[in-house]
Amino acid sequence: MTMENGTPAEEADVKKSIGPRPRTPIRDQQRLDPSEREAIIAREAVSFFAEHGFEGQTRELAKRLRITQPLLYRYFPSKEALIERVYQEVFVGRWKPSWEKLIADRSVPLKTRLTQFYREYAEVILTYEWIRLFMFAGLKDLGLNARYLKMLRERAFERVIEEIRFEYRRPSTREVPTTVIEIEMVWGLHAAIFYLGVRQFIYSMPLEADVSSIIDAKVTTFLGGIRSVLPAKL
Amino acid sequence: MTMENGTPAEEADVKKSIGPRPRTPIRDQQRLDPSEREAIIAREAVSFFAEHGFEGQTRELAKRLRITQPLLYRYFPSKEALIERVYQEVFVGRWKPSWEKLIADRSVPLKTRLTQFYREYAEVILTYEWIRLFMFAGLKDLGLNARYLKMLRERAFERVIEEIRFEYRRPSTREVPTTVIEIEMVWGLHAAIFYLGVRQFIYSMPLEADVSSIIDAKVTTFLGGIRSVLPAKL
DNA sequence: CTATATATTTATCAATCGATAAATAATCGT
DNA sequence: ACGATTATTTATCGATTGATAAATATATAG
Repeated sequence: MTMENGTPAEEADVKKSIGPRPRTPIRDQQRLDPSEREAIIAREAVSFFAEHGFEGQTRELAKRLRITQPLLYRYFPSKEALIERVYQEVFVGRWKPSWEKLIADRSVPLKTRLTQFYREYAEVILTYEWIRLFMFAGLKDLGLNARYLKMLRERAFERVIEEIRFEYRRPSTREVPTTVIEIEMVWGLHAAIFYLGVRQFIYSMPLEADVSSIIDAKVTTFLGGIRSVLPAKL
Repeated sequence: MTMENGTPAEEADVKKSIGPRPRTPIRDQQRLDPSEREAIIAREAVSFFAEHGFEGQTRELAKRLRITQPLLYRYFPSKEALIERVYQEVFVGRWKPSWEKLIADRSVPLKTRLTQFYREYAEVILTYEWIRLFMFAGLKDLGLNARYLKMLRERAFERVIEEIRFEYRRPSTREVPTTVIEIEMVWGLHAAIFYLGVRQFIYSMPLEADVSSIIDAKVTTFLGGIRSVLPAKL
């Protein structure tokens, strides 16, 4: 399996007679545009490190890319830089700024907004790559996860609480800052969603129900629960 | 850092004059009983692999033990065997058979039993070592976690459901097997507890409340929720 | 006190890993 | 068609890693 070239000696000399500009690459695409090659490497690195962790070997990654290992270093100065790129690709690149507007769009009923947000968010993070990379990162160094969760709180969760406050005619978080119990309940909901991914992609325990239904139920329970811990009306 | 002997040249010749049988080891204890040495190695390995993951190097582990690296191989034939011992120590050794009796002890009110079980269980698994080792194991190979969760379901969770059925006068699980929705709710409670550990020991996010209070609240919510999904009375 | 047993260390191997430099080959402009 | 550019490969280095064998030191028996 590891020795295999993987290229059946079949298509090597089929089309080689004339040169009718065979734009479609017959064999492995060679000599790609640097930007294209870099993108391919980054994409495969996401998949690779999600599977093997950051201790995965550059040689094995190169093999999956059908390139040689030193070529990686033409596009990324070090393995660490490649990993940093993976972080960017997954944890930054997959965040949708539209979520921040969605949560605060008061032309839409609150529960609809939250359900939609958590559904879309779940669709992004409940993937093999996202969940495992996040866990690998957390076990390796503390910085990245803390940074991400801080961002998540600031961009999404604080807004969620602000909107719930508004819905139930409570003081804004600018007047009465988010309380511990409020943010704890938001973390709890996030935890429930995140754990769906851990079950699937770390424990290999398939989910019994579809994610959307689970999210809907969790959001409903959440809204019922957090209402009773909001600060008093003005 | 790697060249350092680590032993400040300070205590080397302090006590060496006469030999009044210094039973208390002055320097590092040397030449321990094999059983004692093995236990010490296993204990430190738990802590070490929990911190660094299973890719942690045997030389670094040996340094923490103040022994040389080849000595590890006198007590464990391979690194893999040492890791297997760590598994046994933590995931098997810390399981308390008394829990199985506790859950089924009908001389005690159900809620009391469940609260006590989940409190004790949480006390065991919500440690730096348990949580991180379980996560490292899950990311590495799928076998161990699946085995553990299967054991958890058989020895504890099936009993929990059986007792809840009995409490509310529903058919036994021997007559009406555990339903998907029932076991899902039990997993959900377990997930909530487990995530407390992930937050603390993987994300370094301290908990805002004490674990016991959280457990009590979760168990109460759980009992209220699962009641409505039990199979109908006979 | 001496000899035997063995816990521990020293020395070292072979494989692996990230990384670099030089050689090669494919593409493009002229 | 040809030379220049550069994407890619080949070859290799130095450090690290799990593991083994031989040497050493410590405890115990007789």
